[in-house]
Parts: sequence; C-alpha cells; structure tokens
Amino acid sequence: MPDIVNPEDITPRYYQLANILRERITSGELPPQRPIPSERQMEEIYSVSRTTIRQALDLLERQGYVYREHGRGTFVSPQKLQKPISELTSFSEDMKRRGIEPGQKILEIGLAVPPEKVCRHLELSHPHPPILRIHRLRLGDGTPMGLQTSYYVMPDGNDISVEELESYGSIYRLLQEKFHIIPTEADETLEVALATPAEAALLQIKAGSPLLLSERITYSQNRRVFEFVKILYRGDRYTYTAKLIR
Amino acid sequence: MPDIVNPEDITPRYYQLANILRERITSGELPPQRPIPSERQMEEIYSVSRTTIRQALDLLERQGYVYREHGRGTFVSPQKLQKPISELTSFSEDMKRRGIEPGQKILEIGLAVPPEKVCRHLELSHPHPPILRIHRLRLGDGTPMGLQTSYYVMPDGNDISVEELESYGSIYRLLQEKFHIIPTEADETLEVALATPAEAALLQIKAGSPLLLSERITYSQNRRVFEFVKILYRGDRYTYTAKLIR
DNA sequence: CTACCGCTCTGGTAACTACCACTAGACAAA
DNA sequence: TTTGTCTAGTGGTAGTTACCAGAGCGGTAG
Repeated sequence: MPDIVNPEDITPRYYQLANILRERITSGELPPQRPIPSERQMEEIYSVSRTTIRQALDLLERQGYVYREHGRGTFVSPQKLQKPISELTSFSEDMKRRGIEPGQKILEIGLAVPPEKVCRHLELSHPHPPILRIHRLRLGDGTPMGLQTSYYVMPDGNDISVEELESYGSIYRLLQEKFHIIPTEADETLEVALATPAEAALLQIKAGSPLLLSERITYSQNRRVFEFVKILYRGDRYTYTAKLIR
Repeated sequence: MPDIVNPEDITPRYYQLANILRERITSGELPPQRPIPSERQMEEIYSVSRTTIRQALDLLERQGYVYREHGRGTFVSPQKLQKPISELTSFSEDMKRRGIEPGQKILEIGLAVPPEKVCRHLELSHPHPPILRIHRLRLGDGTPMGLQTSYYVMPDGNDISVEELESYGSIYRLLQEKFHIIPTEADETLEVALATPAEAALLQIKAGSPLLLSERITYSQNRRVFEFVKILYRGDRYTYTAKLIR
C-alpha cells in the first residue's frame, strides 16, 4: 500500500487517502456492510490527522462508497454497482462505463444560426449571428445509439473556427486550453419523442419509433452557460440511470 | 439578524449559519454573481471560527446557492431556479414543485406475489410469499399523469397489513413510526415504453402511445432496500429533470 | 429476571493555528 | 507602453485539541 506523502506532490492528502480506501473497497478487501477502521484508528494507520481522514470520508460518503452511523461506525455501502451521484459525463465516458464501445460519425460541423429555443437556453439574443454547431451520430458497439446536436458559445463573443477545432481534435480540450472553460455542472431534461423519417433513417429504425430526448445545458466553473446539447436516443437501446439522495 | 448561539440548542452552529446566509441570498440581500464576505471577515461578523464557516459554505455549495473561486472569493450562484441535485422526492412533492396539484386514485391495494424482476431488485428469493403491493393512478391537476405500482418489504419478514396501512393513512408515516425506516437514497432508471391497451385506458390515451418508464429502488438509512416503484408517465405530459455535477 | 447506571467505543461539532496556492492590483523596471 | 515582480487578500489543506452525542455492553441494584 502506498504511503501518504505531501512534499513535491500537488494532490491533497485527503484525496490520496480517499483513493486508497476506495481501492480497498472496490477490490473487496473491505467487504460491504462491515465497518471500516474507526477515524481514530486510521490516524495511527495512515499517520494523518483526523481532519484529513474526515475529509476523505466525506468524499467517499458523497460518492456513495461508505455510510456513517453516529456512535456505531463507518460502513462500506452494499451496492453492487458503485454508481456515482448523477455525475456529469460525456457520451463516451457514459458508454465506456456501461461496457459499450463508443463511436461517432460527424454529420456536419460549422457555424449556424441558433434556433430561438437554443438562444433562450444559452442566454443569447434572438435572432443571433451564427455560432458553432456540431451534428453527429453517436454509436455504441458500432451501431447507432443516438443523434446529437450541440451548440457552443464563447465568452466575450469569441468564436471557434472549424479549423481551430480540427487542430485540437476534441472540443473539450480546445475549450479548456484556449478559453479555460471546464464543465462543472449541467441541467438535464428527459422526455419521450417519436422519430421523424429523417431521424429514423440515421438511427436505422422505423419512422415513428419512440425515442428518449435529452436536452442538456452545461455550465463552466463560474456558472456561465457555454453549451447546449440535444441527444435523441434510440428507445430500444438506451436506459438512463440516476442516483437520488436524501 | 439572529445571533448564532449554542447552549441549550441542538442545531449545530454551521447549520444555523447556513440558514442565515441562505436567507440573505434568497431574499436578494446578497445578489447573484457578487462575492459574499470572505471567510475571515465572517469570523468577525458572526463570531464563529473559520472551521464552522467553511462547513456552512460547504453545505451551501452542495445545495447550489454559492460557488467558490480559489484566490477570488465565494460568490452567489446566478440560478433562477434553485434546483436541488437529483433530490429524492415523492410524486406529490415533485408535482407541487412544478406548480401542479397532485392527486391519486387507488386502484388496488393488498398482498401479491412479487414477479421475478421485483424479487431481484428487492433482494428476495423467487418465488416469494405475497408482499404489500399498491397500484394507483397518479393525477396532475385532476387528469392522469402516470400509473404507479409499488412493492414494499419489511425487515425480519414482517409484513404490513392493509388495515394497518389504512389506519396510518400514509405509507411513509407508517414505515417511519413503526419500523423506523426513513428513505435516504434511491437508484432510478428511465426508458421509453409503449402503452398497452389496459394502460392506455387508465391513462386516457391511445394504445401504443409513448410513455416514460421510471423504475426506482429505494434504500433506508442503513442501506437496506425496502421499496420498488414502477411508474409509467404519459409521454405528452411529463418531463424528467436532473442536475448533474462535476 | 429485569431495569438501570455507567463506562467506553463510535462519529459530530467546534476552535485555533499554520501554511500553501491562486488572483489581482500596485508598482517598478525594461 | 509593456513586462515582470511584489504583495495583500482569497479560498484550500492540514494538524491539534476539546468536548458533545449516540450506541452497545457489562455490571449491579431492585
């Protein structure tokens, strides 16, 4: 087991400790429903203060790996699937976590005038000059899973050119490196929809088939909207999961 | 403004402080996008330690009222709608929050043998003796919104009788007062489905209409499963919303 | 046998101290 | 003007100490 160190290291100790404990839990070394060492015991074991231990446990508790009972102890959660609490993930991460190989086929990429609904969500005036729009088919294990349309707005009216995007490869890398934008939270809505003939053709299903429609507005560190994403998932291939608390 | 006190008081100081700050935010006294007093200033203002202040701010940050920027300060979130992070709510609470008057019509209530899928989710053997099942129509502003089927299991094989349930009025009150079960988290899945003729008739829609199918497994304080709920929402009347973080 | 007390374990709250990392503005140097 | 450096202020991490409150167990008085 790696020691917890600090010098020449940027990751906080409580974070390292959380990683160690998470590993001991997921490996099965600390079995579900059983108490883990008490906070005062861990002071000895890991040579860190109780403050640090409690920060690590706070993290693991929020992530759903452990639960605490006052006066009794801290216990490993019995969950089979360690599912994070409504975590903000990209389509690719989402698929990988489900054991499905993600893929995509870009249908169109360029500047487009955002429709009224998109302007409202992105807090833009309407009509508004063209902004970056990406239209693509999302694949799971090689076959169509969903149809995605995303719009992006940059701070101070800056725009992304298609050439720039291509040189970076990933939008999220470009956003982070050039504009220092990191996605931190999002509001998502889900409803049902029926496939139009065009959508059906791309998704390789019959027109009128039921779809799961997801619309997401993503915010950066300083709570600025920067992305609007609409995804139409095939109803027969996609299930949405969430963890609810309190 | 009330002082923060401790003697003869069971609510923690950090909780009181969070309430005070939340009030100052929601009342508009602390406007969005503007910094609130720094942690060191608040030590003076409220006569509590920085430890306590940080605990209060942690709470408010998780609840989405403020966000922090290292080296800059703590700021009031610009949110129009203070939406909780995937909060575990009942159908009634959910509807009230949307400004819709909830209602229900109980279709059937009694003991029933749980189907295999339900047994698996409730961690029961299959086949299993009958357990409590409630089948009801959920209404919004008087018209059908969804069709709900719930199954309940009690600790140590205890069962709830229909008479008992009727004397308590609410299942959740009975669970809390008799079995000390308080729902704390849940796993939810959402997918699309098509209405069968029977379902369509109850929901007053055409057979084959698209529905949003929600299945929820609810856990109590000690992470024990106690409830399985399946709700079929009318696709034309219901939208699911969630807040994603990180 | 039962009921109660008290000890000791657990996590929860709180204060105080110290230092680190980041930000932004002031100010000097190029 | 531009560029870099310094510095004061901000939140972030970490250790230490102290006491409170719930849980569980054993012993004792009834």
